[in-house]
Amino acid sequence: MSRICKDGFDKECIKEQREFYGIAYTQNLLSGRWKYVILWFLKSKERRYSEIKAFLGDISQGSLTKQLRELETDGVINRKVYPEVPPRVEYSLTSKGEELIPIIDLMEEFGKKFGEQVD
Amino acid sequence: MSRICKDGFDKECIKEQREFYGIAYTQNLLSGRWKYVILWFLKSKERRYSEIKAFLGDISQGSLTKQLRELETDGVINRKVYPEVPPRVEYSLTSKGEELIPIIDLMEEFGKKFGEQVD
DNA sequence: CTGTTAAGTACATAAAAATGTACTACGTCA
DNA sequence: TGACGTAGTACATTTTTATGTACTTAACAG
Repeated sequence: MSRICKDGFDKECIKEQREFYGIAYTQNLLSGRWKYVILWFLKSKERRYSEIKAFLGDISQGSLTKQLRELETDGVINRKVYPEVPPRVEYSLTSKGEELIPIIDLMEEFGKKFGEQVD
Repeated sequence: MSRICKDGFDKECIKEQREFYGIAYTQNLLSGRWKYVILWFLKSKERRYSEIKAFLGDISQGSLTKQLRELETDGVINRKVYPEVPPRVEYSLTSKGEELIPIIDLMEEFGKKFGEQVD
Protein backbone atom coordinates (compact mmCIF):
# COMPACT_ATOMS: atom_id res chain seq x y z
CA MET A 1 0.00 0.00 0.00
CA SER A 2 1.54 3.24 -0.92
CA ARG A 3 1.22 6.05 1.47
CA ILE A 4 -0.44 9.17 0.24
CA CYS A 5 2.43 11.05 1.76
CA LYS A 6 5.75 9.28 1.47
CA ASP A 7 7.01 9.99 4.93
CA GLY A 8 4.31 10.03 7.52
CA PHE A 9 1.16 12.02 7.21
CA ASP A 10 1.94 15.56 6.30
CA LYS A 11 -0.91 17.93 6.75
CA GLU A 12 0.46 20.08 3.99
CA CYS A 13 0.31 17.07 1.74
CA ILE A 14 -3.35 16.39 2.16
CA LYS A 15 -4.93 19.60 3.09
CA GLU A 16 -7.38 19.50 5.90
CA GLN A 17 -9.80 21.30 3.67
CA ARG A 18 -10.10 18.16 1.65
CA GLU A 19 -13.19 16.31 2.55
CA PHE A 20 -11.40 13.03 2.57
CA TYR A 21 -8.92 13.98 5.24
CA GLY A 22 -10.32 11.41 7.64
CA ILE A 23 -9.98 8.22 5.59
CA ALA A 24 -6.77 9.51 4.08
CA TYR A 25 -5.24 9.80 7.52
CA THR A 26 -6.27 6.32 8.53
CA GLN A 27 -5.31 4.69 5.29
CA ASN A 28 -1.93 6.36 5.54
CA LEU A 29 -1.46 4.95 8.98
CA LEU A 30 -2.28 1.47 7.80
CA SER A 31 -0.51 1.48 4.49
CA GLY A 32 2.14 -1.15 4.34
CA ARG A 33 2.32 -4.68 3.20
CA TRP A 34 1.93 -6.21 6.66
CA LYS A 35 0.40 -3.67 8.98
CA TYR A 36 -3.11 -4.98 9.11
CA VAL A 37 -1.87 -8.46 9.79
CA ILE A 38 0.53 -7.26 12.47
CA LEU A 39 -2.26 -5.39 14.22
CA TRP A 40 -4.53 -8.36 13.86
CA PHE A 41 -1.88 -10.52 15.49
CA LEU A 42 -1.38 -8.07 18.35
CA LYS A 43 -5.10 -7.83 18.89
CA SER A 44 -5.32 -10.66 21.35
CA LYS A 45 -2.10 -10.16 23.25
CA GLU A 46 1.34 -8.66 23.23
CA ARG A 47 3.91 -10.42 21.12
CA ARG A 48 7.64 -10.60 20.79
CA TYR A 49 9.47 -9.53 17.67
CA SER A 50 10.37 -13.13 16.92
CA GLU A 51 6.81 -14.30 17.32
CA ILE A 52 5.56 -11.75 14.87
CA LYS A 53 8.27 -12.66 12.42
CA ALA A 54 7.52 -16.35 12.72
CA PHE A 55 3.83 -15.72 12.31
CA LEU A 56 4.23 -13.70 9.15
CA GLY A 57 6.77 -16.12 7.82
CA ASP A 58 7.74 -14.41 4.61
CA ILE A 59 8.64 -11.01 5.90
CA SER A 60 12.25 -9.86 5.96
CA GLN A 61 13.75 -8.49 9.13
CA GLY A 62 14.27 -5.08 7.64
CA SER A 63 10.68 -4.82 6.51
CA LEU A 64 9.30 -6.02 9.80
CA THR A 65 11.38 -3.56 11.75
CA LYS A 66 10.31 -0.77 9.46
CA GLN A 67 6.62 -1.54 9.75
CA LEU A 68 6.87 -1.82 13.51
CA ARG A 69 8.72 1.47 13.75
CA GLU A 70 6.10 3.22 11.67
CA LEU A 71 3.28 1.81 13.74
CA GLU A 72 5.12 2.90 16.84
CA THR A 73 5.75 6.38 15.48
CA ASP A 74 2.09 6.66 14.56
CA GLY A 75 1.22 5.79 18.12
CA VAL A 76 -0.70 2.61 17.55
CA ILE A 77 1.71 0.14 19.12
CA ASN A 78 4.00 0.12 22.14
CA ARG A 79 7.49 -1.23 22.10
CA LYS A 80 8.74 -2.55 25.39
CA VAL A 81 12.36 -3.53 25.66
CA TYR A 82 13.49 -5.88 28.40
CA PRO A 83 17.12 -5.28 29.29
CA GLU A 84 18.16 -8.87 28.93
CA VAL A 85 20.58 -10.81 26.82
CA PRO A 86 19.62 -12.02 24.36
CA PRO A 87 17.25 -9.09 23.97
CA ARG A 88 13.53 -9.36 24.43
CA VAL A 89 11.14 -6.86 22.94
CA GLU A 90 7.40 -7.00 23.26
CA TYR A 91 4.93 -5.20 21.09
CA SER A 92 1.38 -4.37 22.08
CA LEU A 93 -1.43 -2.11 21.00
CA THR A 94 -1.75 1.35 22.52
CA SER A 95 -5.19 2.67 23.35
CA LYS A 96 -5.18 4.39 19.97
CA GLY A 97 -4.30 1.06 18.43
CA GLU A 98 -7.16 -0.61 20.28
CA GLU A 99 -9.49 1.71 18.49
CA LEU A 100 -8.44 0.17 15.22
CA ILE A 101 -9.70 -3.23 16.28
CA PRO A 102 -13.29 -2.71 15.13
CA ILE A 103 -11.92 -1.85 11.70
CA ILE A 104 -9.68 -4.90 11.65
CA ASP A 105 -12.59 -7.06 12.76
CA LEU A 106 -14.88 -5.81 10.05
CA MET A 107 -12.19 -6.33 7.46
CA GLU A 108 -11.66 -9.86 8.62
CA GLU A 109 -15.36 -10.53 8.50
CA PHE A 110 -15.59 -9.09 5.01
CA GLY A 111 -12.62 -11.14 3.90
CA LYS A 112 -14.06 -14.31 5.29
CA LYS A 113 -17.34 -13.69 3.60
CA PHE A 114 -16.06 -12.82 0.18
CA GLY A 115 -12.54 -14.17 0.06
CA GLU A 116 -13.37 -17.79 0.43
CA GLN A 117 -15.96 -17.85 -2.30
CA VAL A 118 -13.01 -18.20 -4.65
CA ASP A 119 -12.14 -21.64 -3.38
CA MET B 1 -0.35 0.15 -0.08
CA SER B 2 1.36 -2.79 -1.52
CA ARG B 3 -0.66 -5.81 -2.27
CA ILE B 4 0.31 -8.97 -0.53
CA CYS B 5 0.01 -10.66 -3.90
CA LYS B 6 1.09 -8.59 -6.85
CA ASP B 7 -1.63 -9.58 -9.20
CA GLY B 8 -4.95 -9.99 -7.52
CA PHE B 9 -5.46 -12.26 -4.59
CA ASP B 10 -3.94 -15.60 -5.28
CA LYS B 11 -4.96 -18.27 -2.87
CA GLU B 12 -1.69 -20.00 -3.46
CA CYS B 13 0.04 -16.85 -2.34
CA ILE B 14 -1.61 -16.62 1.01
CA LYS B 15 -2.66 -20.05 1.91
CA GLU B 16 -6.11 -20.40 3.29
CA GLN B 17 -4.62 -22.26 6.17
CA ARG B 18 -3.15 -19.02 7.34
CA GLU B 19 -5.19 -17.57 10.10
CA PHE B 20 -4.97 -14.13 8.64
CA TYR B 21 -6.59 -15.02 5.35
CA GLY B 22 -9.55 -12.78 6.09
CA ILE B 23 -7.85 -9.45 6.65
CA ALA B 24 -5.26 -10.28 4.05
CA TYR B 25 -7.98 -10.66 1.47
CA THR B 26 -9.62 -7.39 2.36
CA GLN B 27 -6.43 -5.43 2.63
CA ASN B 28 -5.42 -6.75 -0.75
CA LEU B 29 -8.66 -5.57 -2.22
CA LEU B 30 -8.17 -2.11 -0.80
CA SER B 31 -4.48 -1.70 -1.41
CA GLY B 32 -3.77 1.18 -3.69
CA ARG B 33 -3.02 4.79 -3.25
CA TRP B 34 -6.53 6.03 -3.88
CA LYS B 35 -8.94 3.17 -3.37
CA TYR B 36 -10.31 4.11 -0.01
CA VAL B 37 -10.92 7.63 -1.15
CA ILE B 38 -12.56 6.49 -4.37
CA LEU B 39 -14.91 4.22 -2.45
CA TRP B 40 -15.60 6.96 0.03
CA PHE B 41 -16.52 9.23 -2.85
CA LEU B 42 -18.79 6.63 -4.42
CA LYS B 43 -20.46 5.99 -1.10
CA SER B 44 -23.14 8.59 -1.48
CA LYS B 45 -23.85 8.28 -5.17
CA GLU B 46 -22.61 7.12 -8.53
CA ARG B 47 -19.97 9.28 -10.15
CA ARG B 48 -18.52 9.86 -13.54
CA TYR B 49 -14.89 9.23 -14.33
CA SER B 50 -14.27 12.93 -14.70
CA GLU B 51 -15.91 13.72 -11.39
CA ILE B 52 -13.71 11.24 -9.59
CA LYS B 53 -10.65 12.61 -11.28
CA ALA B 54 -11.54 16.18 -10.41
CA PHE B 55 -12.27 15.22 -6.84
CA LEU B 56 -8.97 13.49 -6.34
CA GLY B 57 -7.17 16.24 -8.15
CA ASP B 58 -3.64 14.91 -8.14
CA ILE B 59 -4.20 11.52 -9.65
CA SER B 60 -3.01 10.73 -13.14
CA GLN B 61 -5.38 9.26 -15.71
CA GLY B 62 -3.44 6.06 -15.94
CA SER B 63 -3.49 5.54 -12.20
CA LEU B 64 -7.14 6.33 -11.87
CA THR B 65 -8.08 3.95 -14.63
CA LYS B 66 -5.95 1.25 -13.09
CA GLN B 67 -7.48 1.63 -9.64
CA LEU B 68 -10.98 1.63 -11.08
CA ARG B 69 -10.27 -1.47 -13.13
CA GLU B 70 -8.96 -3.29 -10.10
CA LEU B 71 -11.95 -2.34 -8.01
CA GLU B 72 -14.18 -3.49 -10.83
CA THR B 73 -12.33 -6.77 -11.21
CA ASP B 74 -12.60 -7.34 -7.50
CA GLY B 75 -16.32 -6.83 -7.77
CA VAL B 76 -16.72 -3.82 -5.55
CA ILE B 77 -17.70 -1.27 -8.16
CA ASN B 78 -19.83 -1.25 -11.29
CA ARG B 79 -18.82 0.43 -14.49
CA LYS B 80 -21.68 1.60 -16.63
CA VAL B 81 -20.87 2.90 -20.07
CA TYR B 82 -23.34 5.11 -21.90
CA PRO B 83 -22.93 4.78 -25.64
CA GLU B 84 -22.63 8.47 -26.26
CA VAL B 85 -20.05 10.76 -27.73
CA PRO B 86 -18.20 12.10 -25.92
CA PRO B 87 -18.32 9.01 -23.74
CA ARG B 88 -19.96 8.90 -20.38
CA VAL B 89 -19.05 6.31 -17.80
CA GLU B 90 -20.55 6.06 -14.38
CA TYR B 91 -19.10 4.20 -11.46
CA SER B 92 -21.06 2.97 -8.50
CA LEU B 93 -20.71 0.52 -5.65
CA THR B 94 -21.88 -3.04 -6.08
CA SER B 95 -23.60 -4.76 -3.20
CA LYS B 96 -20.25 -6.21 -2.24
CA GLY B 97 -18.88 -2.70 -2.34
CA GLU B 98 -21.68 -1.47 -0.12
CA GLU B 99 -20.49 -3.87 2.49
CA LEU B 100 -17.23 -1.99 2.67
CA ILE B 101 -18.98 1.18 3.76
CA PRO B 102 -18.99 0.38 7.47
CA ILE B 103 -15.23 -0.10 7.24
CA ILE B 104 -14.79 3.17 5.37
CA ASP B 105 -16.97 4.93 7.89
CA LEU B 106 -15.02 3.64 10.86
CA MET B 107 -11.79 4.64 9.20
CA GLU B 108 -13.06 8.10 8.57
CA GLU B 109 -14.20 8.40 12.15
CA PHE B 110 -10.84 7.21 13.40
CA GLY B 111 -9.06 9.64 11.13
CA LYS B 112 -11.16 12.53 12.27
CA LYS B 113 -10.55 11.68 15.87
CA PHE B 114 -6.81 11.19 15.71
CA GLY B 115 -5.73 12.92 12.55
CA GLU B 116 -6.70 16.40 13.48
CA GLN B 117 -4.93 16.39 16.79
CA VAL B 118 -1.83 17.18 14.78
CA ASP B 119 -3.09 20.61 13.79
C1' DC C 1 -12.93 20.36 -42.64
C1' DT C 2 -11.56 21.29 -38.13
C1' DG C 3 -11.83 21.69 -33.26
C1' DT C 4 -13.89 20.02 -29.02
C1' DT C 5 -15.09 16.61 -25.57
C1' DA C 6 -14.86 12.35 -22.15
C1' DA C 7 -12.73 8.44 -21.19
C1' DG C 8 -9.64 6.17 -22.03
C1' DT C 9 -4.74 3.40 -23.92
C1' DA C 10 0.42 2.84 -24.46
C1' DC C 11 4.71 3.31 -23.06
C1' DA C 12 8.75 5.03 -20.83
C1' DT C 13 10.18 6.84 -16.37
C1' DA C 14 10.30 8.02 -11.57
C1' DA C 15 9.40 7.13 -6.97
C1' DA C 16 8.34 4.28 -3.21
C1' DA C 17 8.28 -0.02 -0.82
C1' DA C 18 10.02 -4.50 0.10
C1' DT C 19 13.78 -7.83 -0.11
C1' DG C 20 18.33 -10.26 0.62
C1' DT C 21 22.69 -10.60 2.56
C1' DA C 22 25.89 -9.46 5.72
C1' DC C 23 27.07 -7.66 10.10
C1' DT C 24 26.54 -6.04 15.31
C1' DA C 25 25.93 -6.35 20.49
C1' DC C 26 26.00 -8.75 24.71
C1' DG C 27 25.37 -11.89 28.44
C1' DT C 28 25.19 -17.02 29.07
C1' DC C 29 26.53 -21.77 28.49
C1' DA C 30 29.91 -25.30 27.77
C1' DT D 1 37.78 -19.15 24.53
C1' DG D 2 34.15 -19.57 21.54
C1' DA D 3 29.52 -20.54 19.91
C1' DC D 4 24.51 -19.30 20.68
C1' DG D 5 20.40 -16.48 20.49
C1' DT D 6 17.37 -12.10 19.87
C1' DA D 7 16.58 -8.05 17.92
C1' DG D 8 18.12 -5.45 15.44
C1' DT D 9 21.16 -2.06 11.53
C1' DA D 10 23.20 -0.96 6.82
C1' DC D 11 23.12 -0.96 2.25
C1' DA D 12 22.58 -2.45 -2.43
C1' DT D 13 19.03 -4.36 -5.32
C1' DT D 14 14.67 -5.84 -6.93
C1' DT D 15 9.75 -5.42 -7.24
C1' DT D 16 5.78 -2.84 -7.23
C1' DT D 17 3.27 1.44 -7.79
C1' DA D 18 2.41 5.70 -9.56
C1' DT D 19 3.37 9.38 -12.84
C1' DG D 20 3.82 12.10 -17.24
C1' DT D 21 3.28 12.72 -22.03
C1' DA D 22 1.39 11.66 -26.17
C1' DC D 23 -2.15 9.47 -28.81
C1' DT D 24 -7.14 7.51 -29.90
C1' DT D 25 -12.21 7.49 -30.84
C1' DA D 26 -16.51 9.29 -32.73
C1' DA D 27 -20.38 12.48 -32.76
C1' DC D 28 -21.39 17.15 -32.88
C1' DA D 29 -20.85 22.47 -33.55
C1' DG D 30 -19.27 25.97 -36.35
